[in-house]
Amino acid sequence: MGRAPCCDKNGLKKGPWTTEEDQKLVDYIQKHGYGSWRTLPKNAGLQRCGKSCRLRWTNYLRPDIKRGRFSFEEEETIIQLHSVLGNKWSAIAARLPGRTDNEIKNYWNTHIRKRLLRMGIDPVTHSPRLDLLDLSAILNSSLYNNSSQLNISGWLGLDQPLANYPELLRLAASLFSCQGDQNRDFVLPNLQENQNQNQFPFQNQIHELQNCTATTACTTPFSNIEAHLLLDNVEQFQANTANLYPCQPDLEWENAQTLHGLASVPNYGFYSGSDQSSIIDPLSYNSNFHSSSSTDQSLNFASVLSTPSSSPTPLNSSSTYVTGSTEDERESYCSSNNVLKFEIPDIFGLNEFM
DNA sequence: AAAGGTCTCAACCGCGTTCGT
DNA sequence: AACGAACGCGGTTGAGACCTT
Repeated sequence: MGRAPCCDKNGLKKGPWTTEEDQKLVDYIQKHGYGSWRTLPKNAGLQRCGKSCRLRWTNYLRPDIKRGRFSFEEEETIIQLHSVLGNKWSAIAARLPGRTDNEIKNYWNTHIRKRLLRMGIDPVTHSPRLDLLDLSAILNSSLYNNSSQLNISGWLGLDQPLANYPELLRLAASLFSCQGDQNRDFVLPNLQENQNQNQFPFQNQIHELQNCTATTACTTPFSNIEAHLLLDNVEQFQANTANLYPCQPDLEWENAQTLHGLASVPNYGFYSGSDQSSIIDPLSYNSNFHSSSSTDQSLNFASVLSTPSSSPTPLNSSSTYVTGSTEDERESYCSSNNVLKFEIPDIFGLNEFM
């Protein structure tokens, strides 16, 4: 026997709610409370399915709903929680007061996921994308062994110095962070090479970063953040000078960073606060999450694990995002596949990657 | 100005889980 | 224990807003 429909759909209205319907629902719930959604529409005088009423109430009409753009902290929280919980939107929403699972899900799919993809981070696993790591292997085995001062720009078929391609620099940072000193030695000389050609104002930082390799106090996470700092500055430089970067900077994102004393450091989910001692290695921040959030009781690991939802989906279990449903993602992964096919100059034709 | 493309997000759908009898 | 109803969740859709050419 088939499952009975949640309600009799005959004569029931679907689609966007009118203000009159909203008012009826709110009035009824204020008087009688919510629950018993099956009978609520009839009692409230609504030609709607109970399920539709519940959704309208929980996602839109509830008085404690916070509307408007997500704050910097909220975005960070979502990324961190998603790295632990996966697509458990209701569990994530439970830790973001005033936000609904639907809202968070939408925001993830339309903003955060794209941002992570652009950064070369797999939004499913929260790790640097494996396809990009393969490029790292190619670079190391095919090129690095021959020279430490390669002209990457020429090799990639670019008509401008590498520094004119911020996303390539991000890729470099990703590689750099993945394989530690090997890539640091590889990337830095080339950053410096391009810096000289372009009179970049970041020479000091590059030197500092380079010197870091000789100090025992320099850990990989530190280097990683430094690399991101440097690359973000390069990006800012590009945006402010030549307008070569085709994407509009996310002003709210930038403002939020300023507000939080992060200067222009792109916070890729690797900070949990303004204290740099809590920097999380992006390559291991899943496992470090509990310790990184010690100052925020609402985000401690125990609370995350005590989610009321059912057993968490394995973080890499979903193929939804890997196969990609949006143009943006398809492009991104398509580019990655091309990388593996050694068609690098074509993909850097370059709009797909930027 | 307008046509086409892209993005956003409210709402829907189907399924698994929980609850009540 | 078994069954059906209700609930809650995650994935998907589509209308309208916005952007680009």
